[in-house]
Amino acid sequence: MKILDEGSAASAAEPSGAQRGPATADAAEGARAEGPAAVGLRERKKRARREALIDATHRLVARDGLDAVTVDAICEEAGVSTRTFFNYFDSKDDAVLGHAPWPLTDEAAETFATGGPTGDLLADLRVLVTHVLETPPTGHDRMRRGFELAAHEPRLLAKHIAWMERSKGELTALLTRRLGDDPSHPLDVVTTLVLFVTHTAVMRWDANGGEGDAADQVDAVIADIRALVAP
Amino acid sequence: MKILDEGSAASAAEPSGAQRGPATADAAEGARAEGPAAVGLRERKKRARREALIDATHRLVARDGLDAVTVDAICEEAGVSTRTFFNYFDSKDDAVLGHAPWPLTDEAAETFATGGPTGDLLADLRVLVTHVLETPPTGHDRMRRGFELAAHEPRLLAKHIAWMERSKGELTALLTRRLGDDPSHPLDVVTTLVLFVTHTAVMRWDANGGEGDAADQVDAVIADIRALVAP
DNA sequence: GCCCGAATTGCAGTCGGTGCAAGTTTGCAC
DNA sequence: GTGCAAACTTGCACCGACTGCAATTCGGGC
Repeated sequence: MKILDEGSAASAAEPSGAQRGPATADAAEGARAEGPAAVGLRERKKRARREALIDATHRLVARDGLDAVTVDAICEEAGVSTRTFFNYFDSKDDAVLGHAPWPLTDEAAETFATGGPTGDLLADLRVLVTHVLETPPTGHDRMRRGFELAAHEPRLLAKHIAWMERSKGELTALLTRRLGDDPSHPLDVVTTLVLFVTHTAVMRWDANGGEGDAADQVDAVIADIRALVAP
Repeated sequence: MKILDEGSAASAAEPSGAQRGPATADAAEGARAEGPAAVGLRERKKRARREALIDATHRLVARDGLDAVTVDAICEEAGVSTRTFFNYFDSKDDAVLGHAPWPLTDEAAETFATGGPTGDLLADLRVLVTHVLETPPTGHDRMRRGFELAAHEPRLLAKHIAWMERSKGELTALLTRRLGDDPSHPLDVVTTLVLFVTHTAVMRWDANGGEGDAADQVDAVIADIRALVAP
């Protein structure tokens, strides 16, 4: 986590100088400080490239708008071949959002599945969502800039929701382990509600200027739902 | 509404015989019965083509899967030019889902905006959602087949959610008129929750084999949310 | 230094989607 | 029914996203 935060602080703060030409040098430098002692050069370069691509995409999209930016342009900006771009992301949109498999395979997940930490379903879901929101795969600020841009591009919002939808399977598995076949909380409602709470929390966090943590909004959102739906 | 139901019953039940060649004749016939006495030929043809395209898409996608079906194939099946396809739909995906602007500009919307019918927010939302679910723009069965296919194609589900997201603006406008700036029910939560309830209700309805009306599920979903989120 | 596997790259090709400039068809008035 | 304007359809040329393949380069362990 710290790795990403540092990395992003270094290379993402502002477009630096490199407006033109290959930014390979910058990117490589951006990844100089790695966390877990011995991370191979290979791995560092990979991360650096990935972040360079995301940053390049953000820069161009912020300036020209999503549809006006071609993948070729992004690649030129980042100094890689078009083909390589698609080795990193499945689509142009994914690059804006920095989409990557979210690491839910934590002890947090395990704890939740086995009935912890409190034993109360809602409270534990809250913990789970909070935990997920606090450990993004790409670093807070890059994530935030992705959302910033997504807020103005409906298609991106859709992609993001679709991406969340995909993790529904994972969540369902977790819930099944925990709930067994307890019919009092149908899976479809629980999973979908979790997703929507998460989504709304992130959106509010972004709307508030990204201050603090997205997780801070979770409680407020739940409270609002409760108020609306109360008998 | 009855128009569409009749039309779909006639031409959509099964692929009939026309597996090959222009289905223009079939399509034209499918639209023979128009509701509001005098609907111009132009309008009838338009609807017929639209439905023919949706049906052709459904047929091919059901057989070969979304990605294996090209727009050209759909057009050949339906007997129109490729260019025409895109006069009717913005994308291949939209054709599967039969997406069209949803007519929310009813008295129902007006009633809701002005505080009716009951005066209780939740109850009135329920009425609104129910009303919307009972008057689909393309006919129940076509809608159902769209969902059927969407359930197996993640991308389609995403598109559908995105499409709902788009109507959020409309809903927000409605809510603003009704609520003014009542801070006790933040707009983002209300709109998102409405979408969520609608979506889940439709999914359940589909999972139950499409018996009855999607609206029937709305109450159950709300009850489940309440149970989950209760203090 | 040397070799293996991983990552990058160029290329050729498919498909989705759009703008434009003809045709055709429909609605309408006379 | 004739004629005209508006609405639709269609073919065509074109762009850009994305993929599979085969050649090449590059990092890491020996």
